[in-house]
Amino acid sequence: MPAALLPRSEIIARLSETFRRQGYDGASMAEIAKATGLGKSSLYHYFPGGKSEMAAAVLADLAESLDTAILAPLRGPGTPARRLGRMIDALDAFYDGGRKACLLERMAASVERATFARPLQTAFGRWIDAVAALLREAGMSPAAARARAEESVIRIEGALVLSGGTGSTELFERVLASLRRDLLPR
Amino acid sequence: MPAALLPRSEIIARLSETFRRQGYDGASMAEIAKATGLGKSSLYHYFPGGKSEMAAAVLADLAESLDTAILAPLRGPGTPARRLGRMIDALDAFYDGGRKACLLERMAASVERATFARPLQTAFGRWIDAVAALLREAGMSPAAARARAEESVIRIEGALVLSGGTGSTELFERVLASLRRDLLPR
DNA sequence: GTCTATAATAGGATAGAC
DNA sequence: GTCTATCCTATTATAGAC
Repeated sequence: MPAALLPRSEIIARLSETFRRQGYDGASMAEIAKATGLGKSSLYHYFPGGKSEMAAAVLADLAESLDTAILAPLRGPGTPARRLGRMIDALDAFYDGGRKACLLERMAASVERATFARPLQTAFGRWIDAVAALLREAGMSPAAARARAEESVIRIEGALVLSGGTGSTELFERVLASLRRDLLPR
Repeated sequence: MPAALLPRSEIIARLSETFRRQGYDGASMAEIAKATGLGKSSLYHYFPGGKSEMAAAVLADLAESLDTAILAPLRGPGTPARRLGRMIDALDAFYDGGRKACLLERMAASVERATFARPLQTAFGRWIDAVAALLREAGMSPAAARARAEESVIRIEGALVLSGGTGSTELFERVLASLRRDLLPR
């Protein structure tokens, strides 16, 4: 029995990256095999259900990845302003200054989007919840905090769409700068 | 020589609708044939380059469609506030209250996005320009008008992503309401 | 768990009649 | 301009050896 080439977590990470770049519909098994360094048979060993099971696994992991890569700083030490600053830094790095697309958006755009509805809702929900918690801690009412948190995620996603569509990272960077400055209540 | 089943403009409209729903990668020739009511051979008669030429035709038409469907009210009669209101109404109808995705976003997400870069840039640019012109007319400086116009398009696109991803139209409607209220300078 | 080989199908695209 | 029939490739998925 040959040893596993990659731990499952690394396979998931590479699948995520592939779906993010190519979209679900645009990612072929051949590209997935190349991206993971695994043969098709190995992929079907891990994911008997094929591509759609890979997507499910990626999405099951997504809320957690988002948490680790972006939202963790919000719960760290420091004032709300400093924690917000670290989340913005993390966003800038995660989306490579607006050059990388959002996996959530790509999956929501796929033809199998109905299948992905639940995990997508969860992921967006956790993101919004984490920001709203910070805003409440900074003194906002629950309702106002939630609305402003939703608005911040909307602006990030919209900026990623426009940055991707126009080929310019300027709009994404401007939105991040604006959030850094004005997201917290004064 | 059989008569054309549909005028070219109607074919383009149905192609647009298909790409908007399925995305470029997710739209198969079989689905396109069904959606247009044309056989494959007829489609290749109109678009010898196949699917990618169909997409090019859709995108060439896109800036104009956007203009007709959404931006026309901005140049109509009335005060800036009334014209803005009519554009918001048009947006609400065009995106069916947030239930319909944005074709620009879908095309920007396709694997052939590099091919579509130019027309996408043009379409986003015209949209932003039209809103910026209204804001200048309402008294804003060119730079401030442009920045605020970009922000408005970002918020609409972001709201469409989240409405699609969460299955709720609430966020889209809230963004439209906010724009209706606060887009113009006071 | 991974491999090579291959099945089975769906994909985009074309031929030629009308 | 449209049709039916077909081609060819790429696709998803499986079989079976190691």
